[in-house]
Amino acid sequence: MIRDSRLSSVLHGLLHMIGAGEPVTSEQLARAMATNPVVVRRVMAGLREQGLVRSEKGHAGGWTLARDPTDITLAEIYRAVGEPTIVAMGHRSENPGCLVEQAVNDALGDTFREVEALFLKRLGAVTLDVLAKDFKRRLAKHKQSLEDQIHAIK
Amino acid sequence: MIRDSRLSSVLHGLLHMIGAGEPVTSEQLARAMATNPVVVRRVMAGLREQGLVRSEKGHAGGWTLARDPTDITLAEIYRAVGEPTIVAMGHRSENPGCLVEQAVNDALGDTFREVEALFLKRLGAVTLDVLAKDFKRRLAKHKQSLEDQIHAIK
DNA sequence: GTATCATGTAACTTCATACGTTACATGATC
DNA sequence: GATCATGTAACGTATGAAGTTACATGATAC
Repeated sequence: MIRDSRLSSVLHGLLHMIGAGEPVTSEQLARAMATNPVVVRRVMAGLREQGLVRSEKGHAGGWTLARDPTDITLAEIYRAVGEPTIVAMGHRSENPGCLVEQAVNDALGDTFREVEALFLKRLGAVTLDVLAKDFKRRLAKHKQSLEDQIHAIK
Repeated sequence: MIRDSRLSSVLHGLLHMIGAGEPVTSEQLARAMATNPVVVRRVMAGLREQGLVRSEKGHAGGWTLARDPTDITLAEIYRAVGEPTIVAMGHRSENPGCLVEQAVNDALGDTFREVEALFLKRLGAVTLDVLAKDFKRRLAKHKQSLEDQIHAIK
């Protein structure tokens, strides 16, 4: 099954925007995400409609975060990218007259709903800010590791 | 996103087999599931390899359950149909050098894994037998409802 | 023993949809 | 008005489940 990477993709872009401190162009985001500027605009358009980001045209234009990262949950971003399908499985038929199919759909449907609820709950518990801080930790660690290597050479 | 319906599909087939008490042909299963006999054989082949069902050729041939329904969990069936993708979302890249991508992948990856674990846990807690009993309850209720309608007419 | 019935399987088509790409319009800034 | 950026339509590409056709294999009935 092909997996939808819009959420992953847009989070990547948003973290880059937080790090930049100035408008980031679709071109720059596309390079960072190894994709196409049009794809970036397409997915960012959803975030703009929800008021999560702003876009400016012309010189020094590009994308900026419109709200405080401590206030944006991943759940909100998930909704803004169009609520992609969470569970990759489904029923054969949604309106079955067959009682066997009803029994199957009910049993699986309950599980699907539970799983989706857990997914949304977890996303709702994480803010963009948390991801940004995690990134900074990684960056600091990476820097330290490089410095250690330099010392080892001296 | 198109959803994989093999698990739903095969459960439907298995319940029909339990109800039948004699070998059920791919043709019959296909009719019940509104699909094609070849599709039925394809998905049932996985169950046969895991020893969950048997197939017989020739006259009075077809598919039969090979084990006690009280002993077969939905998790086992899920594995037998080839462990279809559970979460419909994924990362852009699995081996990122980019630290931003690592932070995103870790955060989302944890959630994905949690969700998958819950899914398997729920499937592991339900046996085929439970579904079959649920179906019988529905059948009895349906029958009662029809009888009530007959009485109302009299 | 052969006609029939059923599975086994390869090869192909179909379909949905995320993603990629091209092209051009619109608007902002220098 | 030249340039830079977004906005968007239109079309192409790739993937994988599902559907379909065709034929081989094996078991049973007669």
